[in-house]
Amino acid sequence: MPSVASSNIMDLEKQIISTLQQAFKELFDHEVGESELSLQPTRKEFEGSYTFVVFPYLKVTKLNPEASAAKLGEFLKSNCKSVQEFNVVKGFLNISLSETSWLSVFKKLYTNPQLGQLPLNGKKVMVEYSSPNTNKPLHLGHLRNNFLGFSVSEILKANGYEVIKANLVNDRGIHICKSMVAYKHFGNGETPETSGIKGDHLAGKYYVIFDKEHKKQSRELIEKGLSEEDANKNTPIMLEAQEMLRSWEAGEKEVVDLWKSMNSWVYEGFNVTYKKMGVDFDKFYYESDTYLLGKNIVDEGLKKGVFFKKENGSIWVDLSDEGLDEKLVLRADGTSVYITQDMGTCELKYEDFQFDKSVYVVGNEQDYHFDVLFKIMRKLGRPYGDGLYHLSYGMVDLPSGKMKSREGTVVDADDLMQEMIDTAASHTKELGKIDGFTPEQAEELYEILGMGALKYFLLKVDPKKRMLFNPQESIEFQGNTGPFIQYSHARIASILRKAEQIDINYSADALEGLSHLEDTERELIVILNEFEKKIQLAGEDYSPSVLAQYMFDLAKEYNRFYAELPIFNERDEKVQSFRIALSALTAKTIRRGMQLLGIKVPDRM
RNA sequence: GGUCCUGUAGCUCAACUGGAUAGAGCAACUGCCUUCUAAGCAGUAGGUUUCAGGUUCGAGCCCUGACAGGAUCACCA
Repeated sequence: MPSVASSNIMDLEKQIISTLQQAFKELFDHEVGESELSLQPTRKEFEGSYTFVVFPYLKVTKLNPEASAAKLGEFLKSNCKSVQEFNVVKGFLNISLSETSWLSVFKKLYTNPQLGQLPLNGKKVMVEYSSPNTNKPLHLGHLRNNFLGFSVSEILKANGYEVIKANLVNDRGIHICKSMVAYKHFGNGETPETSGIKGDHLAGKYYVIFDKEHKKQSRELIEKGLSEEDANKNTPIMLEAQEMLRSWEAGEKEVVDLWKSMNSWVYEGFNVTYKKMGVDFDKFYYESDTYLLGKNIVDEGLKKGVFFKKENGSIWVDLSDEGLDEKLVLRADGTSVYITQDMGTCELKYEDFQFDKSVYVVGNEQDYHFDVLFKIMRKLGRPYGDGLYHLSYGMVDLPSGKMKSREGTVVDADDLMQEMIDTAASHTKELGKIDGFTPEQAEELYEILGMGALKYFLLKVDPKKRMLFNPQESIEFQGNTGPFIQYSHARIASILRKAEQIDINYSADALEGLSHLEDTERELIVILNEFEKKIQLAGEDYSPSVLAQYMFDLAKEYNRFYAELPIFNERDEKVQSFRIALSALTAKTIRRGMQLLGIKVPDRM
């Protein structure tokens, strides 16, 4: 039984729940499991902080909803120290906690050196994200992927996992050879240095050139009487690309050298982009190393009877008992398909890191692929089988619909980030808020704001939903945006500077003896107290949007507090110190929460 | 055609996993800078949650069936 009133809210909630269990036992002679009982936040329009819904228990109480709630409320009030008052509306029992409970919650949070970091759980998780192709630069879709992957990684760390961020680079294959062939014919030996073009964009340029040339040749073949399909397969440049792929696989020096140098340009370009994005990786895998993996797993599957061989020698898995169909895992000629390679890489990752979970941040167009992959690994009895998870996210659409490189509607990642930063710059200058900034500080601020706006915009939406990005209108700096939250932080930083300056003590000790809370102050504590829960939820759902939404709610609540209550004009010193401390905790929570989203917060803006 | 995902205010998104009168932001309108940053705060208006049934004390959420949008169903990756 809870004898000591704990100041931790998890305990506070537990305390109420366990008292409720006790109540059911003593009042109604009924045992209820702890997990069956749950509290929810009381809706704004009612008095109280937590609400218990009694409808499900009417059979047990054998009373009407109001009477049931009232009886439970009375019991809580007299048996649970923190419960000060209650009211009943229909079947809803609204519970008010004493101000001292809230103050002790505040103090606990305020003095927590590990705010926003749950204890280590001893588990390891790999998060694979980004995974670019090396034939063209990153675009808007990649931004969602990278921001998601990075944020999910940070969130999992905050949940106590050891996290390995992995990037599986698609650096080989026919699409790479297309860029190479085009470069060979039309490149005239240009390099990023001679052309002044960023490496990844330079490779992308030749990928586009390939496409143009291929189309041109295709048209010529069609004029000569070939069908469209045959023409597309047989243009000289396409045949050459395929031949180049074979040479590459055979390790022909000239081809491999070209491949190496073009890829190195691309990596240089990517590094710049990744740095701007603020993402990083602990481990790189390259498909050029892994594309032959997986055949041993195919053998194993055959032996175990999980796979079977068809007459022509191709190898298949039958997943019809799992609601899918048959799927090829190895071609008749013994060469790999995509999934062969992925089985091998999956196993390699496990050999390297022995993770408990492995998350793949990959777009939802590959739902089926990962469904198959994971089912296969489970059928093979892999110990990590149940820990495999596809974080499937929706496409980012433009007002004109899908991004199409052929129609030139692809929004380039580098361009977009720069546009955001430029917009932030002009907006900030307009507001005239950078007095006293050095040019370097101003530049840094623009980047923080522009990237903050962009990241928040892409992360606030539930990952699995497709989303619309309107370059003209989508990114705002007001309302439910990154800069709004950043602004809230800057405001507090300003308050704290002033508090330091006039030497106000707002340490936890200075708050002893405080006994009254304004509604806004209590609301703010209630929200601050949800931080840990939101981190957990975001981790369980692999969903930064949970946290993003929370950051907005917190900032909004703080701004209300800021507008309603005076701080430096407050006469009561204890109250003044408390409001500064409350502000400081809010700033700390915002900073930490935004960090988990990969977003920086400024001290001035 | 089969399978999967999505459908909520004019627009972009929420809704704590089945709870109270469905909430925010943008856009529109009305107030608030002689006081800690107005990138802010308060307020007005905006809804048959695509439609039709069903399950139950109670449904935006679960089930069935339509309708609409998207993805996927290659010896491509």
